[in-house]
Amino acid sequence: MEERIRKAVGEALSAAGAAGTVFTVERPTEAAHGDYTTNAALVAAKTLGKKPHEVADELARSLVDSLGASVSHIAVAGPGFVNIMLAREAITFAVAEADAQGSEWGKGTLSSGQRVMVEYTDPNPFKEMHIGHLMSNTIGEALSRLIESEGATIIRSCYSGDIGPHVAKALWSLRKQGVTDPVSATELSAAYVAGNRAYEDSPEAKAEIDALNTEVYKGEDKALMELWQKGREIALEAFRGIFKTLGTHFDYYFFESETSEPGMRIVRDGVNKGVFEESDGAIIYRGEKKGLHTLVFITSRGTPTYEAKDIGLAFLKEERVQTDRSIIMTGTEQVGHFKIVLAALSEIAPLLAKKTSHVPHGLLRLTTGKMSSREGNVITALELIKEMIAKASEKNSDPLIREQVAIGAIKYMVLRQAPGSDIIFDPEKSLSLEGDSGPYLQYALVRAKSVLEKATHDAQERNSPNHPYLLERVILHFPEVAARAAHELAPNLLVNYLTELAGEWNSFYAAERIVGGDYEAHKLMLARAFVNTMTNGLTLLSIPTPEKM
RNA sequence: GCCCCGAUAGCUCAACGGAUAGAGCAGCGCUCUUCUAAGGCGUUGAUGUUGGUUCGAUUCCAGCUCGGGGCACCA
Repeated sequence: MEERIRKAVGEALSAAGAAGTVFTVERPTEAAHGDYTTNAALVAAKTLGKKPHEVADELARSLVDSLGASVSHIAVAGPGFVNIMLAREAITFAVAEADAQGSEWGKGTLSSGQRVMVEYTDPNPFKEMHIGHLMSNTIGEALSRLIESEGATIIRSCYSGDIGPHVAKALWSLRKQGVTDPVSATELSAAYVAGNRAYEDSPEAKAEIDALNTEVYKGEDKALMELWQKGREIALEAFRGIFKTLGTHFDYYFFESETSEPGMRIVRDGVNKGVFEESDGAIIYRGEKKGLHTLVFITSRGTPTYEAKDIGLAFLKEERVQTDRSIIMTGTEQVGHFKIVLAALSEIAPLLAKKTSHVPHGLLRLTTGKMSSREGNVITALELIKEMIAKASEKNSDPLIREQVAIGAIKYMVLRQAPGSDIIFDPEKSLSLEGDSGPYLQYALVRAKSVLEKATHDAQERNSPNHPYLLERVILHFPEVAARAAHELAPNLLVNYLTELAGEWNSFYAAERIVGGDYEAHKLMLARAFVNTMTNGLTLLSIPTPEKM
């Protein structure tokens, strides 16, 4: 419908001599202003040299003709908005579509045929997977699903730092304790914390750990590599368990241990081409030539930094799977890093750099103080999930539902805000089960499903009320919202919409008798349309959809 | 010091340059003999500061104040 209106407005403007005007067609903030509104007259008035109201009046007349029976009323309002009220039949038709299309309802074609790689979560073995990773995973999974729903094939990938100083610290500490068979991820991360403390407190330990780091890169010490392998596998197994709980399945796993070699090779190659240069024994990229700053790619000890590994990773991804577009999600603190890496990459492989983009997400910041995995005072992903399950248990005894509610509450909290902004996380208050929250959406859905279960007999009355319910007029916008959220990489747009939708359903539910009430068949269709919209919307966000609560 | 990001109600967040700046939490008052009260209805309360651009600015631009992040061998 939005497309139809956009087209009609565009044609009317062309006819009036204002082709190429950039205008919006959107849902008005106030339902009283109609189902769609356009600012086209306001914008075009200037180029046409007429008063906004004159242009608006002409546009309104033109739209009455071109939109015909879909529209019940078109009005000029305010400074010159043209407000469009849909006809009862058009609204009923949209709701019927929402009902009939089932899980297809809301899908679009914005990214049809594209192959898009999305890299997210990126936890590091030998460290804890903490709530920051939870945030990356939640946003990354939602974006993946949103783009997927617009017709793209998504290749989910996860990149882990299984080599480097943090690993050396953990291995050093394990060796000191004489551990040859680590058993748990917790044990590994404790070793990392201990190793890190020693690294900072003792110069001898620092020297040993640096040497150990180089040794792991060489990979010649058999016993050491065996310990590394074992630890790595335990950590990854733990990650896979959490991914499953969160509803993510990665198609590709990449590791720093495999990006180091190609990264170093490509960077060294780049020295000959004049992209990189040597300085104090290190190999660096002079970002100043592009308004950035200098960064070390290969250290003077001959080990690659994160930067060189990211260059290697870009090539490795390209080698393993063909894509049209490649998205890397990390925290905002890395925007500078990626600007430089992508600048360097554009000098080596312009096409690869062009299709790669860095999408930063905000950080989870605790109200209770700094969180640092070096200090070991992080809230781990598992702890948070467990805590939320405990909270959900006060209201429900079913273990499956408890987990669905807990995961829903966490994901909602992360997704409700603009993805680039930090979350001020108060463990006491942020994870609410009431008000604007994951469970609020889930609860509305569950109540609608429950109503439909009660409707066992065939409804007799087939009429629909002349005046459409607000709920119907919200439902019909779902495909537009999903498309916009995908296009803008902004899941929060969908979250806001679903929250409003749930509220509208709850009001409808409180005010109207559905089973056995007036217009029963129409209301039941509306309930099914709501269930489809909410189910599909929550699924796009990877928020679980419980059957009962 | 340089660069990037942010500042909206007591708190946590919305508002693609548009109409009376929306929610939730917290507070107050109602509401379960009625399809699930994790709900519904009502109510109090806000654009850091100084200018500029515009018919119109929370939104764009500049200065200031305050906060967060980054700035050569961590990731």
